[in-house]
Amino acid sequence: MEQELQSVTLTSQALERLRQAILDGRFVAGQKLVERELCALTGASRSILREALVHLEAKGLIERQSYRGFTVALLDEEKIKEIFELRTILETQAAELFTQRATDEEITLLKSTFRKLEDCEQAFDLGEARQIKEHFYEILFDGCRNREIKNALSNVTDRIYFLRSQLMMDENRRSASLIEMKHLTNALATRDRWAARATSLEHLQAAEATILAQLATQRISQAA
Amino acid sequence: MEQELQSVTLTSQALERLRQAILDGRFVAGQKLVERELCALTGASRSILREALVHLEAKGLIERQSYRGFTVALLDEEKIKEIFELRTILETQAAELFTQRATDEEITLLKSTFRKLEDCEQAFDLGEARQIKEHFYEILFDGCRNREIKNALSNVTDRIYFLRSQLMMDENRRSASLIEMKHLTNALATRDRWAARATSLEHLQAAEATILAQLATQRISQAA
DNA sequence: ATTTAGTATTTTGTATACAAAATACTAAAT
DNA sequence: ATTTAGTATTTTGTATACAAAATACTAAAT
Repeated sequence: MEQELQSVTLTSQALERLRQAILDGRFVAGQKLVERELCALTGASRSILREALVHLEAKGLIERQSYRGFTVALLDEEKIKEIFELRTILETQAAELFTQRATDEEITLLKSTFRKLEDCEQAFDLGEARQIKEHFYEILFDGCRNREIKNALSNVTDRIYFLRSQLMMDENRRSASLIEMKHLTNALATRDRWAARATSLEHLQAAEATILAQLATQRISQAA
Repeated sequence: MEQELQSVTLTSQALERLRQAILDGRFVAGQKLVERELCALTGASRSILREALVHLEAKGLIERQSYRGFTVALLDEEKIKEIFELRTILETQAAELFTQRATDEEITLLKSTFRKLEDCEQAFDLGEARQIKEHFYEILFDGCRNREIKNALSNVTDRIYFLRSQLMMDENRRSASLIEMKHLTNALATRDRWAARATSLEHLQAAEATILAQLATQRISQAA
């Protein structure tokens, strides 16, 4: 009677793999996604692949032009500012909600996850650090007790996430980022509503400034 | 050389029609969407239809279970509260941004659109009133100068929009709603940042309360 | 050498066929 | 009469074939 194991379809697998490939920065921003090539790459048929492409288009991760196919979304300075404005609205609010709604267990978990992040950064284990950072934010967003906010935030972070792999953070920015997150963690752990908003905002503004600076540098080197 | 007229594909047409059908409340919440039936209804082939379905699923308007197809998303009280919490965050912010960024032309347009809305309400032209209300909000969201916020708001309003057609607003609520919007319009037109937030919040909370009350009534009548 | 017009190839859009799972149906067993 | 097991039908998942548009290529004209 029951069918607990929801059979994983090829479509859902292809979708997740394609999404991950884009987030990992395996395509250059603006790059054309040729269906035949993706089929060869993934072994999936066109119908499977197209469902994945249409899904990612609806989420805004890729773009589509009729009879010209899909391309990885290209972000200019204006778009990045818009995305960050939206992200800031949501993420500062998420931080505030966390202080009001997270369980004590979640706070403990958040603190221990941040300590792990510190260890990884000290050991220069950057790949691992990235994963832990994602986990940190997952705990934070779950603590809001609002899946809609979490989902909206995921959409918006996905769309700028792949920039990470294309522009490298330097040592200064990495240590500054860690300090900002330490302040955020403290504010969240003590359930300090306004400090949570403030530290979250600080971190977001610094991240945005870094990305915009990197983008300007890239543009100059491309023009040369 | 140029191909300005972007040829409208059958897929994009089917997507828009299906989306509109859902927003118009032509399917009951929770209803199964059988592909064959939709094909017969729209005259589209399955491949066309499926692209539209996958797109709408990615946007959260419909849901999917493997080998069991698509259903119109079913909203319980908790989900509605979550959606409204997100919408409130975005829409109050949008109102504030409008006061800072809208052009004088947009303010003039907003005011005249609100006057049209008043006329329709007085004439009991409800269908027309609904369209004008949508236009009012489009002007408001455009005035934010942030397409990301506008898009996120569209997604979130789409998901609760079809409730409108299933639960009828009574006369009291309609006139109260109009007064709230009058206050909002005044705040926006005078570029009063905090009043815009406050009146927007007031309107949203009243709308949420109405929907939740209606939902409770429906549940009782269904149980009987 | 560069442009241009025409043709060939590739790519996307669309329809359909087949496979696998879910559901509806039937008849036997209690 | 109700449950249960087995079978038929429907529905979704997946692969592929054909059509239409875009792109790449070729050769003629200036």
